[in-house]
Amino acid sequence: MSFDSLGLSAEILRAVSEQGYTEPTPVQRQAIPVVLEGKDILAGAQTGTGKTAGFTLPLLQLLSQQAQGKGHRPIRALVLTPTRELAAQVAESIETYGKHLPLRSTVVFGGVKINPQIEKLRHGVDILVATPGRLLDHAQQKTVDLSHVEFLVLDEADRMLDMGFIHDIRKVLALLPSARQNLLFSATYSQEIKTLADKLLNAPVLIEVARRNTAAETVEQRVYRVDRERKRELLSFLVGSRNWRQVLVFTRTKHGANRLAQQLEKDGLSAAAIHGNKSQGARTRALAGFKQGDIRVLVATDIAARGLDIDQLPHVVNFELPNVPEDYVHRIGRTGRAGREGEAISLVCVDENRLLRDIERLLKRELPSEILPGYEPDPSIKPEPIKNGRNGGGDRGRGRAQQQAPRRRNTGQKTATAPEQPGARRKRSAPAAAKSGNEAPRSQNSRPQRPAAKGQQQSAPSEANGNRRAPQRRRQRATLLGG
DNA sequence: AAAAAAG
Repeated sequence: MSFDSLGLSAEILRAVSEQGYTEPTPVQRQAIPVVLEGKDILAGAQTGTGKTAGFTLPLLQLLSQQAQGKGHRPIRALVLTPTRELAAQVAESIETYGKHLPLRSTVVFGGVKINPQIEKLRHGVDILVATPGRLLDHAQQKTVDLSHVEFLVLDEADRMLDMGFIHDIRKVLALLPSARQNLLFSATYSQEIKTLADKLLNAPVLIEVARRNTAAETVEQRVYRVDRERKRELLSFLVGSRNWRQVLVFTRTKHGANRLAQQLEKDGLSAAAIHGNKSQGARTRALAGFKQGDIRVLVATDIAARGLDIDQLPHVVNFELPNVPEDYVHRIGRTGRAGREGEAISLVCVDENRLLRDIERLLKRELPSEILPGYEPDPSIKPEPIKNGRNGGGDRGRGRAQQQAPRRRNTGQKTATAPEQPGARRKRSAPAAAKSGNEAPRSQNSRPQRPAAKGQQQSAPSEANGNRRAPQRRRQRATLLGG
């Protein structure tokens, strides 16, 4: 099935094919014709399913079909997103697919100067992408007029509700004409979402492509048990010894993200942190640097757990498990997108046993757990409740290891060499690159070597029996992504 | 309890 049969105009199809896309994803196949018919939709698509194009393509089409007046152009389509990064991405998608159409669009979000935004709005745009806070700011200043909006898109609506945007959304709704077409996208269906959908949508067509709370099947998930204070060392070792081109690493706190990025730089890895306390400029730079390949390790809080679309991202590492199990699903969704293979590794210390259990309960399966030679957890370290705040996720707290020594094995885990349980998927053994025996790699000599070049040599014999693994680098993109 | 979003 190709894009041609979805009822899109030649200009849009041209832009799509110029991006190298040939085949619509399931959500696009379902959503595009329905939106073109003028119906409201409630779509349960997660990021990575191509849902952004699922609404931008038909929206562009509908807007371009209607004649535009020569003079003042009112905003006819409004897209709301929870984060600034997502807003920027959606706006980019609109630019890309609308480039052969005489439509204008712009994006407004906080953290950047408001005046250039006012300038663009005054100039007149057909499509506006926005985060709620800055949009209301504009509304109060009367620098935006929403009284002619015909199409409303709420992207990642569940996330917006989680972030407490419901009041802002209500205020925005009050500024819109009541006759309009509404598109609501949400990865999950909570009661709140249902309530919002009831209020917002008229006879919506339900579109469900990705099942709730299931990780993409192409993502290989594994857990490495390791002591908290050795996580950083293990991470650097993994990046170097497995020759990862790029990796997205999640921490629980902003402070932890900063600290880890600094430490990785000291290990000789180009790294940057991205979180909500960084200036918008720093956030944009970090993301751009990562997308360009200048930055090898991007350390992020859950700001990046949803909605970020980084092309060809093969590895995600949970440096710390998320407090909320659902966020695990969103985090690992950053890899293995649109049917490509990906790998999600969680570095788990004893303090996180409970978080791991919660995640496994949500996934309804046990994650394969391994111990890498040289990184065996110290059995004398007892679980401590996870503190939130400054000391929460770091490399402090040494010293307690020496104190008490109740020899208790950690439960429910297998070492890399232990026999697998019947029926369990066979796992690769620990990397050959790791030192054999019990000798722990010193942080000095385990320091990752810089990659020789951007082209990959496959990383060593550790891949030998990893026959499920795809080559790390692939270039063809047959499906249309975009958040 | 942390994170995001308005300044």
